[in-house]
Amino acid sequence: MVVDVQNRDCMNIRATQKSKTRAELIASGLKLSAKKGFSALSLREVAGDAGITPAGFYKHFHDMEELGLVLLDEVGLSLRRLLRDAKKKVEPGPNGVRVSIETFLKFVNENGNLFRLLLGERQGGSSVFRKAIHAEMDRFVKEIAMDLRGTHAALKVTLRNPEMTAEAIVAIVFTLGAEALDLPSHKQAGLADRLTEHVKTILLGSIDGQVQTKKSKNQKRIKLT
Amino acid sequence: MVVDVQNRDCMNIRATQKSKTRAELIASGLKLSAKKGFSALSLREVAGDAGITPAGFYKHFHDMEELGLVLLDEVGLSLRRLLRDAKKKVEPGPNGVRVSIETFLKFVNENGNLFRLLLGERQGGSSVFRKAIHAEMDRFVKEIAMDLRGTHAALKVTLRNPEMTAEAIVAIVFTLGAEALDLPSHKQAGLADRLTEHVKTILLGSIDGQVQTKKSKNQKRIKLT
DNA sequence: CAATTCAGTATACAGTTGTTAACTTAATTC
DNA sequence: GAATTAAGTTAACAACTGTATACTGAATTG
Repeated sequence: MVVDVQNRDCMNIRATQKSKTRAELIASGLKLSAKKGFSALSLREVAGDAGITPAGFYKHFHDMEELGLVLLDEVGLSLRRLLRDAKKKVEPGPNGVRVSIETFLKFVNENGNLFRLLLGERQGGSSVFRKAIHAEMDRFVKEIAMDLRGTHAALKVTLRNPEMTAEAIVAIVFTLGAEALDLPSHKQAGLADRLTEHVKTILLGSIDGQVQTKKSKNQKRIKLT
Repeated sequence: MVVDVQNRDCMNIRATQKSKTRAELIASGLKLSAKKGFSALSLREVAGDAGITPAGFYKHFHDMEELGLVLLDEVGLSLRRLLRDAKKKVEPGPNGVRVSIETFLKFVNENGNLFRLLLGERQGGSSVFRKAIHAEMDRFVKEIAMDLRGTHAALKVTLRNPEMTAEAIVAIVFTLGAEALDLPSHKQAGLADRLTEHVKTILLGSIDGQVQTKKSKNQKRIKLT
């Protein structure tokens, strides 16, 4: 489900087995980090959960930090998958935001552990770790910004600053998404509503003011400075 | 600077000394948790840094978790102080958002450790911990919501849903505030600009549509569903 | 089929961890 | 001023940590 372990013909028995236990290490790291946070996680714990001895860990990763970075790669991969799925689903109907939010929340629930890792270690881990996370989230923001440009151009609406709009959307979506992790599943519908409303509000405020008269626009500007 | 240690006349020598080392424990906990994250912090480390032996720790706190909750109280206190300060400063000028943001960023820099604790342990710690953090942030959001109601009523503008507006603002402000922690101080001015723009956008999108004509409003609604 | 490679094991090491118990020693109480 | 209280110390414990070394045994190689 999370990691590909292909036994391609180009892989001999040993390599297959190795990548299998490697995958197990990754899965264990992910599982355990979700419960206590990755930074408070020991090499022995991970090795033990994966079914190998502590020393065996070193045959796969030089460090716990190295494992952590691999986990983050996994996160990035999933995020990109998420965007791809969302784009597929969003095409038909007119209510794009709602569908996107639902796709996102489904992702959060299915990949809860990855999501926890991303958010939990944003300030926690080493600086290498933090930089990696920021890079991952930056990529995510930029991709959304590009999508926003496209989508809203098609709707004959221009966003004042798509990059910032994307940044704001990601901020609120991830913040509330984090809350969703601790929520009983029957309360998630309400959260989807709230989240959808939030994103709509941000989009509304981000539209370049060509609908409004110049006068009313100026009025607003003064009020909000 | 962080914790009050009063030697009031009602306090005898013993009690004074005790609350002094207690304050030192709190300060150490805060300092160290900023660097490695609170959840990856040992009792001995804190005790050592505070200048007492591990066993002495128990005379003050039953647990590391108990210390953590006390630290969170500290965070809440500071947040309320922040709001009070912001309210004082925001009165005179017409550009309320900008001033508020600057006050906030100043707070983040001065109370970086508290801020890190709040954000870093949002997903990391025990569930007791997480609940405490959520409660603290909820209070913050609600207070801002109340302020928004007041301020914007004075400006003859109604927000569609002040509570949600506050939630969105807090999300973006805290998200970017977290980035500010790792930023060299000369780059913070730019961040203040960006943050101000974000908040204005959210406010703009949150205004109940009485400025626009009914027609243009409907147009927008359709586009954004 | 013999030699080699290497994923994983066994074991041991020196540190660190939380926690307990018995203690010191100064401030408080009566 | 003697008795008591209690903040902090000393010392010890079992459990856990990361890491190094030598090893096993099956898969690979030639």
